Amino acid sequence: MREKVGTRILQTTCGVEATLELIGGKWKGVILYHLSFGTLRFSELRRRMPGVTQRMLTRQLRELEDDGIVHRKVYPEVPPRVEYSLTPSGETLMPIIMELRNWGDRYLEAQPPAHEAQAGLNVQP
Amino acid sequence: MREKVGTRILQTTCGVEATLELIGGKWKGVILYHLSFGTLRFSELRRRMPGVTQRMLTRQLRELEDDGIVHRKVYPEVPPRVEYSLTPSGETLMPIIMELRNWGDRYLEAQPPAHEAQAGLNVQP
DNA sequence: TGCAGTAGTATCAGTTTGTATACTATTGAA
DNA sequence: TTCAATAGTATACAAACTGATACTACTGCA
Repeated sequence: MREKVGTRILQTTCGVEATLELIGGKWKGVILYHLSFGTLRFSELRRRMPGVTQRMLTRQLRELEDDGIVHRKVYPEVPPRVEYSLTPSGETLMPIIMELRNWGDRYLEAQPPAHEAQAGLNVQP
Repeated sequence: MREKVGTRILQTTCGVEATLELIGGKWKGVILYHLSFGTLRFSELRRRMPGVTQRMLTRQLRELEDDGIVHRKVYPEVPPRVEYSLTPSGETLMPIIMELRNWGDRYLEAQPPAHEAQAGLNVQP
């Protein structure tokens, strides 16, 4: 049975807050970044994000779908195939995602890389 | 005594993730938005954000300070006076904040305002 | 004398977010 | 026959985030 997530109703009238509620959190921005290059299957997305668990990825995708940012297409095959892509509304977020990425990359460059000891844990890029 | 927050070390090499870790969460984006118009005292900031508790505002400001995004200036007076402003690094975030706001405003406009019954709870803008 | 104002901190409770692990169905291939 | 592959769900738990409330120090003012 499908886990209940439910369409969210934003309880704010502040644009900054609203957008951050939609794309904030640990994974959503990264999901959108990967989808910006095109449609991806669930397993491909998962491979690109080594840190995320299956459950979290499912949940975050479901919320993005409920918010009209991501489109989910199920193929009735075995083994199952589900493809994720950006909706037109999701496409309009891309300038923001790319700016987040540019700013973050510059910020990380400026930081002394004192924490590269435990590599392999992280997503690249 | 000052609550320990500690300078964070980002555990990611992904720019999108890094930026969202710095400005994500329920309040930071809104704080930065208000500071974009200029220096504010703690109490002024609080008045502009009716939903936030004193404790949350303090904590979020402390994290922004630790991350080098916000500057905190204490005047040794009684009653105490503390002014918050953007650092140069924080200034470079402004294009992102404004885009978050524009996108969110458009998104909220497109949503049917079915939840305006409990007004007064929310921040404006 | 007692109260208001500022910028917090302390404590406790509740909610959300995130993790680990095990489990499902179905088909094709070894 | 047994295994791999896909896209999940179920359950239990830990950690992080957020909130309410009460408390502090110090001064000026009524």
